[in-house]
Amino acid sequence: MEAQQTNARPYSGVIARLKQAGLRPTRQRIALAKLLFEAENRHVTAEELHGEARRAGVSVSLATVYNSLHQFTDAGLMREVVVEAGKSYFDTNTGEHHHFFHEDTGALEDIPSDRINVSELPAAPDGTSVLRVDVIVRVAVTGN
Amino acid sequence: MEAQQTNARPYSGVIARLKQAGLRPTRQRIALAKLLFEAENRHVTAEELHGEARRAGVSVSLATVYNSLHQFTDAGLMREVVVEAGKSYFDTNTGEHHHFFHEDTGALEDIPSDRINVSELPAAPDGTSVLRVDVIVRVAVTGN
DNA sequence: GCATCACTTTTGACATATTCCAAACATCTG
DNA sequence: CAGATGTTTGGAATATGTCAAAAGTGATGC
Repeated sequence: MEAQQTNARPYSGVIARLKQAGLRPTRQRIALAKLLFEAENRHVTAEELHGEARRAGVSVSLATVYNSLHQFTDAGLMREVVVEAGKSYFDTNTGEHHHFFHEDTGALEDIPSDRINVSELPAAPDGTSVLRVDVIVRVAVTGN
Repeated sequence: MEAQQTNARPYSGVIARLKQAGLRPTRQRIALAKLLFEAENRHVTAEELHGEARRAGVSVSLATVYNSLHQFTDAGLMREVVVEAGKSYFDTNTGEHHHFFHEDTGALEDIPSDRINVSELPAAPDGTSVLRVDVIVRVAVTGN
């Protein structure tokens, strides 16, 4: 047998990850987690992931895909990026970083955090604390 | 007659503003523009504005409110801020500035641009140019 | 002034994205 | 394996976006 890049450790890695996050490793969550975390830096919408799962022969409802993505996000396994009203991406890169959003194509692209600098942040209001700072750089093909 | 703070120049200001933007000053647009621009720095959702307009006795459909808000935005009279999937605010402050978003209450608060500094922006990819940089600082009441 | 016309706007109805809900089902523990 | 608890699901609800038809608007000619 040759070493298999993609499918090497069938389930264990993903299962451990789910358990650590306090999520039961159900069939659906395992399948979705495999699709998401066995590649690097994925940017997917719920619809896209739902399609991928179905194509991979996993029976899962769209509602469950939304639930799972939010649970993964709450658990810190991924991050939600809202780019327009009615369109969010889920990003498997949980490190400090920001995004380019291509208004024409709808594509999302990472900006490593060392390529951007946000300073002089004002203090959070009253009794609040900062959860996160999102920077979205909106770009479009130059009209020429 | 005493000077009236709120209702001083009944329509002219708003009408001029619409015309300058290349928008016909229709009843609906005038009413919405009055609600929006005769106060300072408003952050409204389409639903909220629709409610205000109806309460003020203006007959206008929700679709028209959305259209108008988008037209005002395209004309540079206001700005759209998307904070969560399925929720946008429209902001009458068109100057350079950013936002605090209170995850608990859903409230939006301005951060003047001189209170924040984004530097070392990487160049926009390939043939694209930067349309805008949005910074959203997400805060929540500290758990204690 | 006011009737007419070309053009723009408004609207209701439908389309899409996301969330909510309660019932059916799967998973873990002992 | 049974019970307790957490999960999944389809269907309905909410938020937003789109479209063609109907109505309104400003300009023109009289």
